[in-house]
Amino acid sequence: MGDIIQARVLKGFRDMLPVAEIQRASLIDRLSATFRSFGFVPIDTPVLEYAEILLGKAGGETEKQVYRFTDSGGRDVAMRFDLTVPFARFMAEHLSELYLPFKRYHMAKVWRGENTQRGRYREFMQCDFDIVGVDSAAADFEIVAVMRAAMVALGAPDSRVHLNNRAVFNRFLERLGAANASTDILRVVDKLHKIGQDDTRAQLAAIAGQSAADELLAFIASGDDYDATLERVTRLAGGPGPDTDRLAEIRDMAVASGIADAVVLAPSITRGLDYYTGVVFETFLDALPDIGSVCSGGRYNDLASLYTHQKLPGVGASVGIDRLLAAFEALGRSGTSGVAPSVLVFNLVDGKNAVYQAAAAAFRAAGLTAEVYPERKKLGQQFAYAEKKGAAFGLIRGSAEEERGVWVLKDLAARAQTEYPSLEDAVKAASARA
RNA sequence: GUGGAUGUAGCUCAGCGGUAGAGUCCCAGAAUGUGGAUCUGGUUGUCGCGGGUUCGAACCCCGUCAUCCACCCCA
Repeated sequence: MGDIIQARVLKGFRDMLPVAEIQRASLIDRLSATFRSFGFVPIDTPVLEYAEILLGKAGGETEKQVYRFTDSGGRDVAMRFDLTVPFARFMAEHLSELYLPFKRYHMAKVWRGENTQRGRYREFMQCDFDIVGVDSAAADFEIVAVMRAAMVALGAPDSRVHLNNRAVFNRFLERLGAANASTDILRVVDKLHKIGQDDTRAQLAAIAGQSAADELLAFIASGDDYDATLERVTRLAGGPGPDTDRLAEIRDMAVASGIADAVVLAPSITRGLDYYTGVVFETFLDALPDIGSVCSGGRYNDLASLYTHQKLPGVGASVGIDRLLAAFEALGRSGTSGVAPSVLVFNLVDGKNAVYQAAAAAFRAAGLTAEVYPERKKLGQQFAYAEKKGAAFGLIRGSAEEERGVWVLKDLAARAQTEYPSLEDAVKAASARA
């Protein structure tokens, strides 16, 4: 025997075992249904792109994290690190074949070579949805509404969408005379919930001075309801404007749609990504805020300016289902698969495989999932298999049953079995209880 | 990328210089065509990996890989 290669996967990369993959697939299905219910349509793009396409406007951080190499044809290529940049290229390339406003969703893996942590991987899936070609409160709100619907559909109704408008913040910074330090300030402000009031004040004072720090803290304070917060930031920003009007409009639509309780106006949410220009959102789980935002996004002035002269304003967000799954696991909400086979047909007598396959087919024809144990084995072992697969029923038809002309259907969870005079009756009984 | 903690049986962990352990799980049998319980017996293992020190290393030292935590950034 020669040496074997050690089986292993790269840091930050993971195999998905059936239990985990079934759950992830289920989340993807539910997300897809949610997106479509709002009229979003799916697209896909290549994993690999020219590096200049993906890195065109990337800052230092992105450049350090991207997987980049020269392919065998000498091309400088990179793996996508998000779905937004490929989407921009996609829009520029296909604009003439599409229509505006264009609402798409895109669920696919992306890669970032950064350090790992719980819920942070080097290969993970993003589920993006955007509306491009329009700059309106209705579009902004629709993204919030989809975010909320998605969280409910994914089994995380105990979460809140935190909303802010960068334009209000920028106006406020102008008034403070601190606009030139906005990047540094935004970075500190964004960490408020993490480092606390005192550290935030100290760091802001170091950047903008003590009095500005106090005003900033007053601006980003949380805890008030939406209207009170909006009133406060409007005053501190120097009065009403299109930006605060937009936040009020979004509020009206949220109230009318019955999701206002799940939408919080949070002036400390700013988002590090510098391409956001208007509303920004993050979503936190009430039970596990520390894992970070599980659905984030915002409005950008121009999606594809790198690739086309056509101006494409847009708004969108991204669900991090890998992070959400990590959160569910940490919270012990690992959820049922929901797709276990309904019926396992036991394999008890040699030469009866045709009977067993016909029985499984009959269950499937009735809309149930069914499988035949693939070899004759001790009953106990077949039960153990049925249990591992989470089957609801076992169908037992051995020589004893054949002699007596009965079909035994066993409810595996209840450990109770019933005899039926025909296969049709057994199928009917299983269908009724499935 | 920087700093810290942790890697021992499938799982949860003990052992911290002198022949690898517990619980659980798993396998076989008691038991006959029924997986929950009981009893009996049994397998658990490159002690993450590679070097070094030592008569002797799971244990001490160095490196490396992975996980977790913080920073950074973000889903």
